[in-house]
Amino acid sequence: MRMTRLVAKTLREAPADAEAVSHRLLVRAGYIRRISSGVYSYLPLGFRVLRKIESIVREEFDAAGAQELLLPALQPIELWVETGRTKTMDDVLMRLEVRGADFVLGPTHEEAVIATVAQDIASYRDLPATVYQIQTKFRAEARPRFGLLRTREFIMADAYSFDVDQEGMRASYRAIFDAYCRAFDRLGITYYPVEADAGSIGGDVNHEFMVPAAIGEDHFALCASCGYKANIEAARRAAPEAEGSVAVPEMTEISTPGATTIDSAVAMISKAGHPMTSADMLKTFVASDDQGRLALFLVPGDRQVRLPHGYSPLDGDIFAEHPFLHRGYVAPMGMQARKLKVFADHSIKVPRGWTTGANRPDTHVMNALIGRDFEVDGFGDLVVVEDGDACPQCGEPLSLVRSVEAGHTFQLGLTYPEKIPSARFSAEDGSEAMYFMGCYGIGVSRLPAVVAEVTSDDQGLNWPISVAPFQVHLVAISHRRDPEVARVAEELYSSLGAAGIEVLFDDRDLAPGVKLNDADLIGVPVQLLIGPKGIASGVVELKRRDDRIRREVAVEEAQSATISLVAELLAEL
RNA sequence: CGGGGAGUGGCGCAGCGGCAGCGCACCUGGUUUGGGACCAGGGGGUCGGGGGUUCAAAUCCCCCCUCCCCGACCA
Repeated sequence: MRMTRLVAKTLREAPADAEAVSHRLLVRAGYIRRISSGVYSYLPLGFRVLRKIESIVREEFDAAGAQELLLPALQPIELWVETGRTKTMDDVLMRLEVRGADFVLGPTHEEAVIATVAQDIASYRDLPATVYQIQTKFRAEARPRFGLLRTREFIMADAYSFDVDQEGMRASYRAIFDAYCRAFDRLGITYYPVEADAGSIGGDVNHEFMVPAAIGEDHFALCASCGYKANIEAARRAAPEAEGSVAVPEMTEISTPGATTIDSAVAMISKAGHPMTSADMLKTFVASDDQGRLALFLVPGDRQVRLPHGYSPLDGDIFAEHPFLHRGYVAPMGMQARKLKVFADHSIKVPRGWTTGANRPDTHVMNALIGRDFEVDGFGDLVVVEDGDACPQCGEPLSLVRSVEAGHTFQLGLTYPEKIPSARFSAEDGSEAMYFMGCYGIGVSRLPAVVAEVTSDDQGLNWPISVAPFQVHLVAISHRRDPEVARVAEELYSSLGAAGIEVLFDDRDLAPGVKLNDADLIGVPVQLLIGPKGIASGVVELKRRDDRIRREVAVEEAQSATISLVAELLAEL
């Protein structure tokens, strides 16, 4: 590709609204253009990167035995009503009405894939089967940000597996999981498959593929010692040892007018002559399940609550319906009599006196003891893990890693077939059965930004050769004035092209500094510089973008040296 | 959805009652040519939209829209 023909212009300045490094660089280097909030076009350079990523994913999915198909982006809303996801995914669904009929623009395709294969997967003989697509998806993202990292329209490679039983599902899951690992390996970036929370998609076992990056909006817990990895939503910590019994004085009340937060209660009680910290408080969190049943969750006052699946925090209005719940002064004492279940984090087992609410306004109690002053119906992992918590597997300290979610794999099981009557097959014994599903997604259009985030430097982009828009950036310096430079450059351009190398040829009539800076900005992994200085002594310069070191090569050897450098980079991945 | 901020040429910005400007980019001619050159000339803007105040509005007032940041939310 000749840059005089390339539809792209490099910008000296990024748009003021571009925050993320990847966003700024992709715009400045001429890869993408913003059309609306969270909506981007791919210029030829950006599209080539996208295609490379798609190809890698396609090859690995194909190798895992999955079959590519294409599902509609435009879906009748009935499909979504059937699974109840018009409600559970209401906040992200893009709906539209066309001639009186209601549609959604698909944010994901579980419903659509089942509707599609219903008649084609009808017998145990048709199973197992895995299909996938590379498709544009839509989400009414509340706040698009960071360029390609969080958008309203995005491209995803999503796969769906169907199996006769759970064991089969596990095997299909493993096959796609392995395909994911191979695909991420080929992208040349560091990633971690971590245990994750299922979120609104439902299902059981699942993993997120996390790429550590400064811009990441997610965190996962990592144990450097044993390798335990889990998303912050799913991470657990080792429960502290529960010691034997200790003598705890009788529970006493203390007046705390207006102290409805942990911090204000701690301050007020300390000031009243009982020095304490938030770790001495028992935080009592009220939540309701999807049927509106209330439950209490107890965690130490210095920790954030991690509610189990299906529970959501009680909002203010609902609080008002339960006069025995005094906001800021809720405590577990006597709650079983109110028909509320009380769940506690493992750390609450430790016998000690807690300071907590008194279930009366403006009053706290001190020395509340588990088993004496309040009862717990069940223990669980109810706190959000923090840096330094003990690993649940080996006890060594965990660290939290900031990262971007680049892929997600789910074992859905029967979640969808249970809601969709057509999701059935005839089993070997002639009975009707539901198939076990898995679903898998890779954020294809997010990946150029993820790769850019972790590979770029202060000079610009720096692509791994597997996803770079071109393999070689041929820069001709002063070729309009030096016919010999022009001749050598043209010759190399065609001979490298003939050898199957993808070459971007900077044949623009610009100052050398501009062209060299642009080459670094655009980030093609191999640069081949042809200039009058070198040509005068029969050499050209070969440069790796990642180390920016130039190596002189005789003109006659330029082609073979370039080809072997490309091969070397390909082999490094 | 709550809080804050911004909309002036493709991008970055100045102007804040009196002729719409600057840098980059773009076009023409010339000079220049190894890490973001120079000279001369040129094209391009209903100043986000609507209404109002005023002799006069990019500028003041009201309404709306869009965008960005923080938070909430997050297949």
